[in-house]
Amino acid sequence: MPYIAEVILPVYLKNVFQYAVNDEDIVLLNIGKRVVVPFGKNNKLYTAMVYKIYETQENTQTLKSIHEIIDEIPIINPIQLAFWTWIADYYWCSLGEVMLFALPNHLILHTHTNVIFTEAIQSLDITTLTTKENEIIHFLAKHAPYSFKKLKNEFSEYTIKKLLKKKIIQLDTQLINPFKPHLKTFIFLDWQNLINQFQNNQQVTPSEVISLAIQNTKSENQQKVLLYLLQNEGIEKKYLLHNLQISDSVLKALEKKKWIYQEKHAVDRIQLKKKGKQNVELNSHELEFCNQFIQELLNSTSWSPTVFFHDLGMKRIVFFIEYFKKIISMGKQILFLVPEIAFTDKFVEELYHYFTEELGIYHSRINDNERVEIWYKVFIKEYKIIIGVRSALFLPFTDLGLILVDEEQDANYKQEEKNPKLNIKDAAIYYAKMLNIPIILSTQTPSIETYYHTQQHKYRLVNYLRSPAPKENQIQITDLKTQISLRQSIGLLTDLSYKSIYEQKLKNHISVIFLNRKGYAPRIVCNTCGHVHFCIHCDIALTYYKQSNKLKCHYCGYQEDNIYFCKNCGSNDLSFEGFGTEKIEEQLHTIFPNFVIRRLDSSNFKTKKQLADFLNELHKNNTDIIVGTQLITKLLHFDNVDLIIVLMLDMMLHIPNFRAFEYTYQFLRHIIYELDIPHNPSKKLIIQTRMPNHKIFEFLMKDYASYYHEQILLREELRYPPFSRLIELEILHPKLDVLNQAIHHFNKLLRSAYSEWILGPTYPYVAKLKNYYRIQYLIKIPKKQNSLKVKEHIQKAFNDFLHIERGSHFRLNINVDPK
DNA sequence: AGCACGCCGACT
DNA sequence: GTCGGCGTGCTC
Repeated sequence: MPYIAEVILPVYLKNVFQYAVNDEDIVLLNIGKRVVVPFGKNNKLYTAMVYKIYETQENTQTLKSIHEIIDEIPIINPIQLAFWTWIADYYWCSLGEVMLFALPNHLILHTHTNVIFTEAIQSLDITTLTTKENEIIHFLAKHAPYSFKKLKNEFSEYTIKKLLKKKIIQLDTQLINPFKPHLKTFIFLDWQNLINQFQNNQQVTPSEVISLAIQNTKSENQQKVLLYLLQNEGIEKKYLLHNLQISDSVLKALEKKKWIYQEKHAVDRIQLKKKGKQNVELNSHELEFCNQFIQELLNSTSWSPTVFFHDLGMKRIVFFIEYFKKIISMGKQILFLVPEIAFTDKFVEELYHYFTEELGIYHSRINDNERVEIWYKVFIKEYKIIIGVRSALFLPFTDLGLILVDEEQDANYKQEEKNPKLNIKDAAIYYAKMLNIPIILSTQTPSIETYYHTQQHKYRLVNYLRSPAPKENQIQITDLKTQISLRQSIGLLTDLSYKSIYEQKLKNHISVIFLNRKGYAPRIVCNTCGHVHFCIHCDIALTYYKQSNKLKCHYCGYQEDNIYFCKNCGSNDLSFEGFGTEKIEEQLHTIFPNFVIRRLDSSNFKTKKQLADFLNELHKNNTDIIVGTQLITKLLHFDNVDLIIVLMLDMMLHIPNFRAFEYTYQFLRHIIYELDIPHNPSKKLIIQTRMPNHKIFEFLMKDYASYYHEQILLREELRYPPFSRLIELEILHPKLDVLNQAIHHFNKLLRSAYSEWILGPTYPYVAKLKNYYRIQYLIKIPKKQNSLKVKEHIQKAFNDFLHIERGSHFRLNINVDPK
């Protein structure tokens, strides 16, 4: 009986696709192997993942068949595939999208299509062709084989199609494996030939052979190389040339004589540098707790996530390392998830100190080739520990023994910018449960939901809170409102901030100023007609960046050159309204003319090296003030940073999100603990606000529990998570009026059931995004209800809606458990 | 989502 | 004969 393989294709489509399996392939085919399949009208070749294989009684002749099997052994195991399936179901996306996210780019082979002549070209009578057709033929005569894509750009597609139909030209599709091993050249002595040449009858030692060879050449450089190679055979060419200060031609000459040979080897691209000694150590009390903690975790029998709620700051890494050592000694692998690798240099240093070759790093700045190398090393268990961001969860661990999620409260774990819109923390918990392995959520400020689960005994809670409360004068709230009305404030800064910066200057310390907004100004307003300059794709003002003199959209990435005249009325009287870090930096220069002021945000630090250089320079040139965005948390461990000033906190508190309070509280607590304010009476945090009586400031001085108890009551009252599950739903259309008209139909269909849980329709703050207008719904599914049925209902409502609005460009976006 | 296909109008 | 635009329908 024939066999059918169901495969996952890297496309948006929800279903899996069936292909016929040839008799000779069936023995080689397994679930979890990559295959190449033809797909679509053109039979374009795609890399697909084998999902299921089964026998069938039906005729498979109507099916296309598998073109090629890529892998000799499966690169994904059945548990991982089951995990992919769960993600696709729960987060409402296609398996293909999960696959694209889970696999490194370079494991998905690409195709390249060239245009070539057919044999018909031999007997072609060019007079039968039109002038346009002849142009292409002449062009191809010179350039064939030529990229199909490029040809379509340079000539009309219509004419190319005609030539294809006449079978004068044809398409030639080739698979390209984008992975390129990193090759380096190494130099070896060619003993075989050397001995043949210089061994006269009696036995000679290697050094005698070389000295004979040296006598046989007049070139000093060649002699140097031979001597050097005797000691350092197999050295990398680059170093040989550098160390001996010679050129490539010397080696070429030696190679010609067959005294040496060169060989290319694939080498690791990833080379961590061994840094100095680690500087974090535990005291005896901490160590004792650590051992007890580990023992408890190892002894526990029933599976449940462990929440590690602590105030250890950077010291936590030593805790982790102790635990990791135990797990590794048991022969298992470890996944250490962090929200953002930029903030974890210290972790990597410490981990590398203990685990060196067993440690792998996986984050957004690792390039595609390196990803494949890491993938492979995890697979063969050469890497025992991976420290990485979101996508590291999909690495092919063969023997995972622990997942540790650091900073579990961090919202970065939820991905919303592309599918799958998953929360890696929640997915990691699910995955750990599937594998029945321990998972630890580490945090200095648990998220409300996580802490709730510990209170419900769904998660195990381990406390380690030893820090004293911060002193009253260490966290100072300064009222912008009264300061401004009394005209005491100096530009942006209140008196208190201003004086404090001077105090730091006298101590030769750096003041750090935080503002959560990049660029110079968030909008350009015309003073003549009031026109605000908007993004062409989104319904939002463009942000002005002074350094690059560009206008950028923070939502879609669109950018254009700065404008000097209003696009509406032509006036040149434009003002840059609002504040970004660039503008603050400029104003600080006026307020503190003799200070050294620097700016730190992601727009001026694209690479890791730039950031490292910046940090190194800080020590050298006596910086007085640094203004920056989130990146400033990098600076909090510095000895000469005692003061942080937070500007415009109110902005953060007022973002339209039910978690705004939680995020702001987390952020401030993060600063307090990273700066280690409780243990350092000289350190302080100043917060500028117009709402000095806001309850968030009270909570900062008290313990976590008081904050939690108030927040959880609010959540319950408003039926927000953890008392409900949220689904955010968006209907999109490129035309606003079409959307507005159609939404009534959709609304009726959607509200035909579960109406009391549905909020909306509402217009979001940014009405148009990436050329699509949006209307949103928020669905609050009560905790105990089955969300699957609600999802089915939504899908049905949308399908019925599409049927009514047949053929129009409506899109549905679903975001499960939004940020 | 892509993308090909087909129909149409416009231009030469 | 050539070319681009846009609506429609399909992908094993």
